[in-house]
Amino acid sequence: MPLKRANAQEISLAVIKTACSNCNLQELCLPLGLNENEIAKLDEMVSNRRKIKRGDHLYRAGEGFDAIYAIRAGFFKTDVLLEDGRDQVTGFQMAGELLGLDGISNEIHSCNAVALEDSEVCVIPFARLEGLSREIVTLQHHFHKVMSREIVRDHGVMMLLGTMRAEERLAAFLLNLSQRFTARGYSHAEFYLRMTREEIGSYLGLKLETVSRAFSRFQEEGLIAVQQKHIRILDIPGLKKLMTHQSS
Amino acid sequence: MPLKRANAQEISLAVIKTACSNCNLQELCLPLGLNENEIAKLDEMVSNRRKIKRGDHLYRAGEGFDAIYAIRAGFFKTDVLLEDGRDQVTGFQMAGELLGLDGISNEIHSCNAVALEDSEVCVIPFARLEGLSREIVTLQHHFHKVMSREIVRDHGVMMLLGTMRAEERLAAFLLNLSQRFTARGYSHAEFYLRMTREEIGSYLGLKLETVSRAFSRFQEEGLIAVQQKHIRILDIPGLKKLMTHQSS
DNA sequence: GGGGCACGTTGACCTGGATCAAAGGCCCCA
DNA sequence: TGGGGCCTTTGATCCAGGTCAACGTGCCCC
Repeated sequence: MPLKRANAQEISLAVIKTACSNCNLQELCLPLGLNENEIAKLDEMVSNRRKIKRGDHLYRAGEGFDAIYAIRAGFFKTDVLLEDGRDQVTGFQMAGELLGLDGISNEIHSCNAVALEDSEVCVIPFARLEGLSREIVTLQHHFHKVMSREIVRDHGVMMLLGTMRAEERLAAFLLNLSQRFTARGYSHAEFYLRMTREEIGSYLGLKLETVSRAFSRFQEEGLIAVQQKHIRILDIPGLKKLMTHQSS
Repeated sequence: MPLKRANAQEISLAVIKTACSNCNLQELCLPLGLNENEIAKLDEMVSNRRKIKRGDHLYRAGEGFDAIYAIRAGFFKTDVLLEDGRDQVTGFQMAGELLGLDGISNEIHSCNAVALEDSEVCVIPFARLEGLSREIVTLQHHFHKVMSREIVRDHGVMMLLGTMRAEERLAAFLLNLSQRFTARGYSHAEFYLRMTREEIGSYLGLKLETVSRAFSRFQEEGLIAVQQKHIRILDIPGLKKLMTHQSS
């Protein structure tokens, strides 16, 4: 039965490819700090993957929650919708980051997660993650750190929205992206934005025109080079200065 | 040794008073959903209390983290400081709520927690909480829910800061306070603000003058009665309508 | 019980970013 | 290869909330 064998082989190849033990995001993702033995247990739990096409939802606000997701490849945004139609992007997530933590509180997702490019996630059934983190102390602790880090990140965004002016917000945004790309081994100075000006604006509490103008101003001042979604950061210290020093 | 006996008795009384098993905040706090046996284990862990005077810090940004705190009585604010001196209130916390979750991520507190009135907290050594939540599934799950709820709350604040106008923000703030007081058995319509206009403004991303003007407007419109820190809410539906309907 | 000080209110004016409008540029698909 | 739709840029104008200033008010401490 050559057909059957071929199938079996394909599947096992897929599983190997998915395994945390083989994943180059280990250091950014859940397995951080685990030993081989422990990662093997994770592998079992995370055997399931999902591909999400650009523009598609990974989950929607209101849907039942039973798993969190680790981004294996791609780029997402999360957003919250108010009854009156207003919405706000609450974050942009890239490879190695977790999605869905908002759903734990009520067993219902409280925001939408949308792929901004063709993406792939590892499905982590939450009940099994809790089970495993009762066994593996390191995993438990690391998971708590990840949740806490999300809280700290949110405080940073609140700071940004509450106290910074438009150009400071955009500078903070660019520096944050740059730093996260660096951590993933990409250039810290040159990247493609996966999101529109409007989505950036929504995240930063600004209108798209304001975002566009700020990009232009940064370009005039030699801080960055922009061409549509392609960004080259020319003067990181300059952006940092603008971000902090511009206070009254 | 009558003196010694008296002391011993005082201490044991204090311990009994502190115990989760005797605390009327059970339903709001960590013990939620635990059985008697499990709560007894919590009691052991939470044996330590701290009193914080109005104006004093429970912890400061930069300090080492090794415990979270459950508010037993009183009222707190948390705030984040930027290098350039700007700061932002990230939340107001009342009885039954947890403080310090931000410290888990780096084992360092990332914000300040300040008592806005004389307060008392239960000290929950974090390592022991992790230990106990490996034993008690319900506790583990509930703790995860609490962290997740904090993330969802933060998204709500981001929404508020990113998309709402001044009066909408203040209405949302008042309704939120009212709802939390209600959950604690207090009047949902009448309460004392523990924070200044400036602190409210900082939390809502507004200047204190704007907060003051919004209060005055609400009063003119018959939505609330304000006298300094004493607030009486007269028209909850009116506030809700203002909050959602005022969109463009 | 009175003086000082922090907090709160209100008014007048200013400005950063929103809004409205119009005109490219890019990409996808036929 | 051309057309249509979406994204982006840029300009002109407007306004919510910031800023500056002055005056009230209540409370705490001496």
